[in-house]
Amino acid sequence: MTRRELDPRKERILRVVTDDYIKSAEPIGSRTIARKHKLGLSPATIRNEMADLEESGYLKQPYTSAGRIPSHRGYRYYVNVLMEQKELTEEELAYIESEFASKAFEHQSLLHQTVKILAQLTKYPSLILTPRLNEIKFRHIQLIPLDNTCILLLVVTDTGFIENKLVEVFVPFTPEDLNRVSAFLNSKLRGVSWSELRPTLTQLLREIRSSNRFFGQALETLLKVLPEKRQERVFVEGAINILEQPEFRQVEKVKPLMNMFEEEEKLLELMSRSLLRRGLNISIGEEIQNSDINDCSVITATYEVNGRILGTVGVLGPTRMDYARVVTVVDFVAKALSRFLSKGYKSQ
Amino acid sequence: MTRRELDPRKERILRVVTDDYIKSAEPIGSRTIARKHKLGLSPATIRNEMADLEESGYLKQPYTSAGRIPSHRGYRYYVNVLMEQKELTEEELAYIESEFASKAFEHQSLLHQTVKILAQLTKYPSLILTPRLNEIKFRHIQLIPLDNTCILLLVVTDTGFIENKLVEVFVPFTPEDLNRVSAFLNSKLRGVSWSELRPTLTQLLREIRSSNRFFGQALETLLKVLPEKRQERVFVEGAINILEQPEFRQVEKVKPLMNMFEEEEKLLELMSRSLLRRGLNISIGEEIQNSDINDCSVITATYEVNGRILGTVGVLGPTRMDYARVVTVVDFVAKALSRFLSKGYKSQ
DNA sequence: GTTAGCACTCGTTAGATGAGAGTGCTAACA
DNA sequence: TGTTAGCACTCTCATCTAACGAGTGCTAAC
Repeated sequence: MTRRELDPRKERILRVVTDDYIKSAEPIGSRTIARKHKLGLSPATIRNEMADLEESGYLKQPYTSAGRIPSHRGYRYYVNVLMEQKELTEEELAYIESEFASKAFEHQSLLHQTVKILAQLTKYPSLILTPRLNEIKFRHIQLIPLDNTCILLLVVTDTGFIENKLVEVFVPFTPEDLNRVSAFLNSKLRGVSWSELRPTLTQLLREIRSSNRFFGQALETLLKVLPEKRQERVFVEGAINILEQPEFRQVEKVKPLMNMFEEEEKLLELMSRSLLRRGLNISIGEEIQNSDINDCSVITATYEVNGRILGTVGVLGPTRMDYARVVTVVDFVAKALSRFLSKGYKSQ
Repeated sequence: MTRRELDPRKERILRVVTDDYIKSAEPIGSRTIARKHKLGLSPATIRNEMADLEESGYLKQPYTSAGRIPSHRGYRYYVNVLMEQKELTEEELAYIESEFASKAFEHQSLLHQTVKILAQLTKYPSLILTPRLNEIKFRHIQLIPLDNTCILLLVVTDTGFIENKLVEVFVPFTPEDLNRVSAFLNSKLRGVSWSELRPTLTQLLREIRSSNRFFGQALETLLKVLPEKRQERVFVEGAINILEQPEFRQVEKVKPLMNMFEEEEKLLELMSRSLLRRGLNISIGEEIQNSDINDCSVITATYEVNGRILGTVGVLGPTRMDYARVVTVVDFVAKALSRFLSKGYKSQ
């Protein structure tokens, strides 16, 4: 959308209507505007301007002779042009920092912590898409003996995520065997991405099977044990926050959202879309392109490690969302997450 | 409560009222009972019996001249004496099995999966208390070098849980150093419980500091890095399911619950109480002893590994809960969780 | 271009009303 | 003595109506 396509007075009125509606969830009329905001205009004048704004699609009326509320187009203009950033308070900054710090030792918990923080600060349902795979590479792999038949398979990715898995084997082995296998796997797999993994392993297996029976068996077990396809996930936190919003007072209105939160497939689709562009992403109303949810907006931001986009995190709320605040929060939290994920991980 | 303190006809009526009310959420009157259930009694007789049941506290009326609903005492009698177990269907059994199996490689995910399954099957909010510490012992500890300054600290507990933590160190080390430290720690810490950990480490440090500077440094780092107190947690899933219940139609009624779900402290208290007794635990209404939630019941069951109670898992719903079904589900799921947690773990 | 005035619209609220479900009580019945 | 029919009474809920008021568009005056 081009910037500044409205004259200053119309902009002022659109801003006032939007700001007020975001606060009160009530349609707002010309009289109220004239009274509350000293624009130096009479209700009648404001009425004329509002009629214009409605005609050009920035405002709408819930019904004849009610006040005006912003249309999706109005919100879009507000977000692109009119909105003023709201700074976070010292306390909020400190809160974010300390909440992150308390989980900083484990990347998976950081992701959970992120949505918790977002839900807490915004009071909207918050979502995070876990790191996608296409780019994730092996950095370290290790087999650790737990007892005679049980081995812990540990994988560290180059983005610092740690995965572990228990493996039961029925071939006798010594710790030294495992170390040799670990070393072997490390030498062969480091830098290989998740999607190349299975092909690489089968290839290796073919080369080696005859020459080294033990390694061959290890590879076979590995192939059996590794999931066909490691799936991205979406974590949701604070879904019930949506009940705080007046537009979801009737339980009926909440159902479609509830259903969506139950279906991870849909959440994946929703969140994946905003992976394409680095940084903030705001989808208003039908821009979400999801027929399940109406009159909602999604604000997300990508998070990254060493400049590589891993996933995306954000909140979902009614179109009458406090954009100014949420944009600030989501942006900051996503950056904080990126920072904590990168911690201790020099570019390799 | 003593068993069978009501005569059979009163029992029959109490059962009918409770069963019907659990299904319909509507107070049920004498005429309806006479019509729907062929007890061979006229409405007037039933009316008399119901008046008796009300007087002795098993039934109550929402208001004069409405039908009757069970009181907490009535529910208690129903649960203790009248209720008939409902078996799970083949599909449900298969569903539980496959959902567990898909996460069986990682204990932490098993816990998450458990609440998901419960929420799915019962349509009530589901909670799980993560394993408590007093009994958890170290089984294996290992330091793994990731790069020059970054070490992965891996801890396996004797109950099969795996914890990992990234540690940054500024003292140069070789992989062999780490192996020696690992071996040393293993020899000293195996079998030590979490609560004895810090004392043990400080003791070791005192003994060793002068004789072996390198181990001393390692111990110091470890002490710095280990959390003061590893906290039990409560995971919640399907909180929004509560909206399906008619008694939570008005959003106002949901608020107290919502607030409770936000405060992990309270959930911990709620869930910890049922750790005391092995197996199923049913708390009805004020038996929950929590002023934040009214007219709710909690059904939990403990889960264990090798006969040791680790935590507890269950659901929270309105007192008008489908006890028969939920009891069966919670019981089965808790046992399934125990089974999967124990898998691959021979008694050591 | 702005403003005051006015008739009109439409959702919300407060009573009023009637139907319906259910009760307790009394008296008759087996 | 336990059971049942009858009946007056109670209380909720859904429906309807009327008054209200916030807000509008339009017209005419400033």
